[in-house]
Amino acid sequence: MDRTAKEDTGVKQQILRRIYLFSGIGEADLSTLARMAVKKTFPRQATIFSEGKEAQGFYLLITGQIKMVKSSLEGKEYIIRLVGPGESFAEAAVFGEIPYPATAIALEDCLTLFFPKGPFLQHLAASPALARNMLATLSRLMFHLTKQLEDLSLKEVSARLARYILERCQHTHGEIAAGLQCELPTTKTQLAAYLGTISETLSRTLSRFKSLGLIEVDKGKITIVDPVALHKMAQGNKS
Amino acid sequence: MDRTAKEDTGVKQQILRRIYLFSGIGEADLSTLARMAVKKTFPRQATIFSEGKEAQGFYLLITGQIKMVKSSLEGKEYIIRLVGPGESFAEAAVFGEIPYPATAIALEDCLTLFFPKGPFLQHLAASPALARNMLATLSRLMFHLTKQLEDLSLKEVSARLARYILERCQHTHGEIAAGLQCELPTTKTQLAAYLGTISETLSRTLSRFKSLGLIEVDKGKITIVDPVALHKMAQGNKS
DNA sequence: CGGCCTGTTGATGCGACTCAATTCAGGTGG
DNA sequence: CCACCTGAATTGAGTCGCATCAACAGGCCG
Repeated sequence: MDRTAKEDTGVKQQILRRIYLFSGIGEADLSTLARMAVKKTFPRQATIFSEGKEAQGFYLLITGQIKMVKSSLEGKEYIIRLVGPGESFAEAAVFGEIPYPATAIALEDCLTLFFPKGPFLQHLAASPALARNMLATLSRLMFHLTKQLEDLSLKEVSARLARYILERCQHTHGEIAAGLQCELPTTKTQLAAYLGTISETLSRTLSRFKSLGLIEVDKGKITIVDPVALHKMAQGNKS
Repeated sequence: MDRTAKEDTGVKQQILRRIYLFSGIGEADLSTLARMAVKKTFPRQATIFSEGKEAQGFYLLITGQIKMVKSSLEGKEYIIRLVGPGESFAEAAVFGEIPYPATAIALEDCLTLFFPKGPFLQHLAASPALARNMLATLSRLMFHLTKQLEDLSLKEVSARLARYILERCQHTHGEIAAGLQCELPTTKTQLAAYLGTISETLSRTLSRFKSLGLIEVDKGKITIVDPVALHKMAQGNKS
């Protein structure tokens, strides 16, 4: 019993070592963090936490994919963020004395590590490097949020989609060029919610891009045909 | 010369003591911060920094008001955030190795304290309390950004305006009730940009609210008449 | 007084959401 | 192995919110 717990902590420490958030953190600190981390699994479709609820701690996604959503009364939803393995989520709720700002839902079966608020904050005070990493993480999230605000307020759907495709390509291949292929996350309905629109509009926009010779669509994959025109499309604004 | 510099630092330290970001910070640390802070003034309409430029540090607004904006090619702009006295801005750019995410423009003559990136980061590593405050500040900003995203993606203009009025009232009087009055920031054109719309639409929406008996409008001031209906309006979504 | 900026009001057009019908793919059970 | 069911994707027609364009009124200042 005691021995398996110790082994378990060791495994968790191994995992933490590879996470960006904990880069540059000493082994002793990692060990402390590994001990406080609680393994939590969630099946597909499960709600991990709900908007407005008091924050108990934050999560680190190990495997699977989750979405953070805001939803309206009639069930329409906007996906604030898609979270992949190695990323943390709900960090902000831990520091600001604020409730969870959105609802987290598992898109696939997920394995997470949960860091309880109290112990984590206590440890944070003793680890400037961790605080620094956390600040960097939050800053980059904020940067992304402001980009989304810009998109929603100033750009139309076609520009948002074009930018998304380019970003996805950049993220996957490290460059943007004709012929490169990238795949869409989960379903198109999800992507539509992420782009702040609905599946019908996304479908129409994709087929318009196709007929304009910007992209090729095959199943869940998109091949870039005309990167230059796509880039110009991404700049376009509501004018 | 040396003496005036010392007095100057003392004055700055006095100021810092009252700022939320530095609450709970010891006098020695405050003194260090006061010494590194550079007084910078900006006339009305001045650009403090521009989106995309490399971040040199962040600012603390002492007097005046500034707006952080994203603008499109044709000159239409969206105000991400209005900053008042006592608030810091551009903090995130300092931690994330990212450029300034938006452009900062003075709406009035402004006095600011500028904290250069290097010295501030160095000091941050030695002050867990400061790091903690900074995390709390960023978290609350993020919370606000996600609310804005929700508004833009799921709500229509009338709901956004209703929520804004209620928030303003809450912020000014600490409660929401019929008869309470709150004032609008700068011009209505600015407010429109903050709500993600344009002045014409804002004007129409305000007069509709008035004819519905929700509010009274007088010059730059708004008086709440029907808080319940206003609250219901704020929930409304695009359906 | 004449310019300028802000705000208001009307007419028009466009983008995108809604609703509805249909097709398609995947998984299940008989 | 095929019929069936469910959820996703597509396509068309209609509607609506809101941006655009344009004209005009009021306040402020040189």
